Amino acid sequence: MSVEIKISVNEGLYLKEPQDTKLGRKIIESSIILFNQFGFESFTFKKLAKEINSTEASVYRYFENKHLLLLFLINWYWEWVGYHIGINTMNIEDPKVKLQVIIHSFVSAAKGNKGVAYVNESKLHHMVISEGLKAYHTKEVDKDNSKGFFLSYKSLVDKVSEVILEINPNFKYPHALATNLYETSNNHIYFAEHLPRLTDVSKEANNADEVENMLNFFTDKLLA
Amino acid sequence: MSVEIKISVNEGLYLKEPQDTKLGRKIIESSIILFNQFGFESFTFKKLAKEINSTEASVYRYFENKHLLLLFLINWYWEWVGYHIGINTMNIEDPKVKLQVIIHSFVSAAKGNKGVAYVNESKLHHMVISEGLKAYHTKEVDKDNSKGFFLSYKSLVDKVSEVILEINPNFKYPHALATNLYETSNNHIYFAEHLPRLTDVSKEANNADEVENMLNFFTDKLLA
DNA sequence: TAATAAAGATAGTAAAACTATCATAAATAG
DNA sequence: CTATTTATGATAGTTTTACTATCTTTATTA
Repeated sequence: MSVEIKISVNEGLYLKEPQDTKLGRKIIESSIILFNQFGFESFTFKKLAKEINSTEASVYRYFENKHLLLLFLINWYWEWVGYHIGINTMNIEDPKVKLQVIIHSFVSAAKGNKGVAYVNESKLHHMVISEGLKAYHTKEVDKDNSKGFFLSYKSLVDKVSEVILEINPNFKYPHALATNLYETSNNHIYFAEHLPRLTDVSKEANNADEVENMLNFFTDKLLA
Repeated sequence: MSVEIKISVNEGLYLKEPQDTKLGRKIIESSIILFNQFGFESFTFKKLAKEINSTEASVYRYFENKHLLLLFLINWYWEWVGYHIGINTMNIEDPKVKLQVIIHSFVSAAKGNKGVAYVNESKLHHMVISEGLKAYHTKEVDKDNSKGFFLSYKSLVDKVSEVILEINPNFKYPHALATNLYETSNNHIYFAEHLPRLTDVSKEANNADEVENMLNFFTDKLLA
């Protein structure tokens, strides 16, 4: 017996639900790989179509453009992280431990959590780390926001901020800290790999662990 | 009597020093405006050329492409902020006060500091807030890094981390905290404007002041 | 088996991101 | 103050991207 999970994202992000068809799932699977390989700027639907032995026109039947495809993938990631945080904190009483679990999820949710066949969560996280910011640093941010394309991020931040307030009900910046934990986590994994002088996390071995330690240290101090 | 300051940036960023010619200065001045107006993705050399009553070919004589133009502008910003931090902390003894000055510079360096005629520092900061990340979240980051295109950012972070260590010599993450002050500052000014649910900083009036208060609160706690 | 939906094949367009060449204007060196 | 170099303008052309359109073929499902 196996439990199939399906992550739902805002319907406005796609023209046709890609998770429901074979081609759609191939688009998801390969776009994660190609966003990693080429970066957002040099990623094209033509390259993607070639990779999946399909055509540009077919890809356009699922997503209006690569910006919406990126938004789809990052929303999927936000939903997926939120889902795992929910499961992994479910039976924990101590909010401090809950926050540790959350930080662990931000840093390496991809490890030790089963996902779906067509998403390599580890590669998706890697993609989110390097390209994710480009989903909300655009001229369309307000329009996209009004369509609800960032609700998954906000709801993730809300969940985390509630745990923060459980630890310290007087803390003045629960949302900002929650957002920071997510952003800082991704940033420093990226910096450790590409711009190590911008961080104290070493490039060696498990920089994810070091980022986790750092964020735990920060939150301990801030919420004391 | 006036003192002319000239900010120098890495020579590899341009084909011809734009600060030394009339057209070059117009390119700088107008590209800041157009990056703000169109965002990095929709900014083109054609639009820029039209704005300055010149031609695409002429713009290409100064910058190889818009990525390098963006890198030029953000390097100019890093150098300029670093320069002002140097001046404004020069006669301060207390490292805690120094860090407050640094945070103030990150949040609103553009206010109260005279600059050069062809750079609207306030608009440049606004551009850095929304587009700056795209200068180092690219597939070329390692190549660019090896050419020294991020040295100004690193040296800024180094300066700040020294002040952090003056406050608390045992602090384990001086570089990461320095980087975070810069990134968090920009992020939350952006979030307050576009995605307010991701922060606790209100959209109203002086969100810069609120970001400043938040960062001061964070550093106080972390370095105590 | 017919109808419908999904995907493939192909073609075409407008704009972006350049490169190249030649002419003209401006600065400066002798 | 002319000659020469340098900077800029004008124009044209190429390749790639980001689509849109249409028509055919292949799967599904009723």
